[in-house]
Amino acid sequence: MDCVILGLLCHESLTGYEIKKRMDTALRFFWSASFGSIYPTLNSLVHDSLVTKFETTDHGRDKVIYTITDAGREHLKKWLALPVKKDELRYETLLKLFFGGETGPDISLEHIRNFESRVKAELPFLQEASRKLKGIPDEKAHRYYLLTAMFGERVYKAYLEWCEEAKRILEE
Amino acid sequence: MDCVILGLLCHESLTGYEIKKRMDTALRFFWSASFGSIYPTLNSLVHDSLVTKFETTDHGRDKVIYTITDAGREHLKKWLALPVKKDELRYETLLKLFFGGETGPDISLEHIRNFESRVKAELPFLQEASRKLKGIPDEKAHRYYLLTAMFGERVYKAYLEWCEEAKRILEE
DNA sequence: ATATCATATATCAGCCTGATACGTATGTCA
DNA sequence: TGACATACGTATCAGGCTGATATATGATAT
Repeated sequence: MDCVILGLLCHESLTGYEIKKRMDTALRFFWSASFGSIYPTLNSLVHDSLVTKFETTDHGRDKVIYTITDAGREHLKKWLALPVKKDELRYETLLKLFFGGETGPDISLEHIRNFESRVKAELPFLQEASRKLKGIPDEKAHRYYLLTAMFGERVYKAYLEWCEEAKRILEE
Repeated sequence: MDCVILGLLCHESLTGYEIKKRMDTALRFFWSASFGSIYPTLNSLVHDSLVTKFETTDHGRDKVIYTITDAGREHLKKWLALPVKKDELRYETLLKLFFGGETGPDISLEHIRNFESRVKAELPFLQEASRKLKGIPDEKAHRYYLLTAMFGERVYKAYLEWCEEAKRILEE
């Protein structure tokens, strides 16, 4: 989605590769995108004059740095003010659990334990992000980053509580 | 995804339209699919002999009823035992919030309030589902339905708690 | 009568994912 | 020094899915 890219470029000029990295770190909890959509989107953003490209060489490595334009900032702000179209949770774990009656509790318990492990592995990163952001209370943007980190923290904790309850139920 | 359809057909024979309805009710919290994927998937499942089709007329209306085969049940069971590939949360609300520094707190607060409304509207359905499923404790499959409903309940409650905290932070 | 809604199937442009390909720089182990 | 792995960086593409749209009938309400 082009507005995610504009959002990231609003703060700093980036290469396509760096945009992907931001998504895989700061946004990974609630958004993702592949190179197969990032590069073509960047081209179309350049075509629409919402970003400009600057080809350069850094330590012998060719790269393209993208910078947002005023029109791009305008476009982003309009989109930000628009109501949200879709919030989607798509959990294969829950899908397999829903059909758990076709297998037995053992397989379902294994899915729950795997889910629990993944959540437990992620949670410290969210807590660390919250902790850091609470330390710098004044930079305007940080407050918004904090909100999303707090969301992740709360939700992941709820996941873990559910895991305990679900395991208890399946173990009789 | 073909295994969702097999899972639904495992319990009862259905038309494509009814499959869609199940997804929009029982599964809507954690899974969704469009007609544009359901009908072609059903065709390919028939081609692979995982389901059979039966064309009929009901009250003068033509319809096609799909029934799972033994091979289909086998296929489903294998898939259910496989580890989960992807659990994905994709919340536009969090994305817009993350970039909230570009607008102002008013727009972000509006997104939070809208999110809160949607969650509050959904929660009663999950609670009602939990309540019903807890009442019939013996039918094997219900225990698994209950797990997913409980997940939704817990998560939605965590969402609402976060909404309160987020609003407090943005209102200073 | 007629409008609206639910049932029912189907197609399709356009977008996105996951995989793959290609190439450079840096760090590391032997 | 050479060999290998990892990070950086760009790019393409088959295949799958969404959201929109089209078509048609039965049921219900006004």
